[in-house]
Amino acid sequence: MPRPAERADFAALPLQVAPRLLGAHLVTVVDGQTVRLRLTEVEAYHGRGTGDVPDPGSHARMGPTARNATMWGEPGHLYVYLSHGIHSCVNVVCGPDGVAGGVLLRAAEVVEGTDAAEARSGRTGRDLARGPGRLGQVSGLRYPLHDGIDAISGEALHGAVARLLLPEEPVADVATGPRVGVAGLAGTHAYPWRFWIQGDRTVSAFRWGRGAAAASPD
DNA sequence: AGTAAGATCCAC
DNA sequence: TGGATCTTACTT
Repeated sequence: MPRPAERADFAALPLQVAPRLLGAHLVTVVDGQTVRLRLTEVEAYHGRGTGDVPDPGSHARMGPTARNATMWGEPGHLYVYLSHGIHSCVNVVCGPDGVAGGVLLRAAEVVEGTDAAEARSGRTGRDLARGPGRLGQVSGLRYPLHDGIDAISGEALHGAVARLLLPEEPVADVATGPRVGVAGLAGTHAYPWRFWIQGDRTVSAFRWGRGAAAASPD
């Protein structure tokens, strides 16, 4: 059974934390509805000055801005951003305070609160949280209301609470590959920063980002 | 001030 | 394959 996550669990850089989030649980309580997600697919994102390699695919690639401020803050908070004007996507902030980093939660299995998840999304089964937009919708977390919510303290933010729990044992069968929908070189095998549980049916479909296929040596 | 592109999803 | 929908960041 998973244990409550501690802030120190996210002090390392995203590339190191990402695979350890597989099999972890994200529990949210929004509008009185509890939904528990078992994470099956994630992606690491760094930022300017983070780690050995720059990350041209990150929202924090150009340094701190109003939008990506949460990514530079204390680890263990959730960076919630608006994708394509429609979808609220959820990241776990990683790395020391003052260093940008996050792990995008791309897919999950709903293990508690299926009724609430179905009511929020109108979908069922493995599709409930298959893809970051769907995962965000089912979690109930929304941009900009819940950006920066602390998943360690469990402190309420605008009526929402979020908590992370980590597995005692890391998931054994982890696959890696290019990140989904990321443009240019950052979306190629030069950045194999997507991690998923091999064979899990809730993992989202892969697609190249703009210009990524052309830039890929494969 | 205008515009292009975006860590997506769904319908055609 | 294109539209929805809107914010951000870069260009006039």
